[in-house]
Amino acid sequence: MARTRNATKAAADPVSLPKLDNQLCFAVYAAAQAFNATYKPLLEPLGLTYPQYLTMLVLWEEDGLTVSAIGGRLGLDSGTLTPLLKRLEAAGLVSRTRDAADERQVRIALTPAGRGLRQKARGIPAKLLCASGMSLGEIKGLHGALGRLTANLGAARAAD
Amino acid sequence: MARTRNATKAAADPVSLPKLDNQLCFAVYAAAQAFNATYKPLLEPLGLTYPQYLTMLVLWEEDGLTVSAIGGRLGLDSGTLTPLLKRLEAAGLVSRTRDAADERQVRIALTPAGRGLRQKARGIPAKLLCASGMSLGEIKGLHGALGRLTANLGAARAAD
DNA sequence: TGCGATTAAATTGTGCGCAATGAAATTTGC
DNA sequence: GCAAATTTCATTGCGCACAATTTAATCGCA
Repeated sequence: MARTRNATKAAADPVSLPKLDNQLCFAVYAAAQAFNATYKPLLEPLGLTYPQYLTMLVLWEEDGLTVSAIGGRLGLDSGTLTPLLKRLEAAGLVSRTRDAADERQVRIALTPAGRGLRQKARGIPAKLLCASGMSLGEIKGLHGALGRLTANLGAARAAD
Repeated sequence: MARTRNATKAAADPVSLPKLDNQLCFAVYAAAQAFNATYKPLLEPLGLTYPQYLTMLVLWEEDGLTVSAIGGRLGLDSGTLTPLLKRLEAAGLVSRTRDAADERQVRIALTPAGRGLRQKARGIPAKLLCASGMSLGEIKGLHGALGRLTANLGAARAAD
C-alpha cells in the first residue's frame, strides 16, 4: 500500500520470470559455448573451426554429398554453408563441382588432403570425452534427452 | 589387395571416428539451434533477438550492472555486448552511462520501456516449457546434467 | 607525486547463422 | 512441347561470437 496506483491494477510487483540460471535454454546455450571453447584449441592444429569440423565429420561419413544434403545433416542452409565450403575449398580439403546430371546441385568431394585430415582428428573425441568428465552412461542419457528435446521443439515449431 | 600402396602402410582403412549423430557436442549444438528457432517468433513481437532476451533477463533480475558483469553472467565479452547493448539502447530499452566513480565502467540501466517489456515477456517461458514436451522432472535432470557438463568443460579448459 | 601495470570498454577483423532475394536448371501440368 | 512452378545454390544484409588490439581510467608502489 505504499504508493498510489492510478489506472491499472496490473504490475503491482515485478512480473515473475524464471531466473536465467533456472532456464533450460540457457543451460543449453552455455554448454554449446563451452563445447566450442573446448574444441577451439584442439581444432586449431587442423586449421578448422567447429562448424567446419562438423562438416568434415559429415563428409568423412559419406563423401560426395550435395550442399543441401550436408545442410540437412547439420541443420544449416546454403547461406551458411556456401561460404564455409568455399573456405574448406580454399584450404584444399574439398572440391566443389556442379553435378553433371543436375546442374543445380553442387557436389562436395573430399580431396586427398581432406581425407588425410581424418588421421589428425583421430584423438579429438577421446579428449572431449575426458574433458566432459562424465561417464559413458551419463553421456548416453544426456544425448538421448537432448535428442528428444530437439525433436519436440521442432515438432512444436512445425505445428505453429 | 586391390591397389598398389607405395610408401605408407597407414590409411589401410578409414580412421574410426564417432558418427556425427552419436556425438554429444552435436546434440547440444542442435538443441541450441532448436531453441533459437523456437524463440524467434516469440521474441519477434518484443523486437528482441535471443541473445538480447538473455541480456534483458539479466537486467530484469538486477538492474544497473556494468558491461562486464552482464558478460560474466552470459559468458560474453565486450566485443559481443557493446554492439548488442547499443542496439538495445537504440531501441529505447536501456541507457548506457559511464560510472561517475570509475569512468572505465559503463553501467547499463533499464529505461521505463525496458522495465515494461517484462510484461510482454511473461508468457514466453510457459510456451517454451510446452514446446519442449518434457516433464518438469525431466527438465530438471537435463538442466543439472548440462550444468555439470559445462562446469567440467570449463575446468578442463582451465587445467590446459 | 608520478610512472608502470592493470582493468574496462570499444574497435577491428574473421567466421557462423539465418532471412530474404535472385538466378539458373529441372520438373510439372496442360 | 512449352510455360509455370519448383528446386538448388549463390548473394546480400544483419546480428552474434570471439580474438586481438587500442584507448582511457584507475591502481600500486617506490
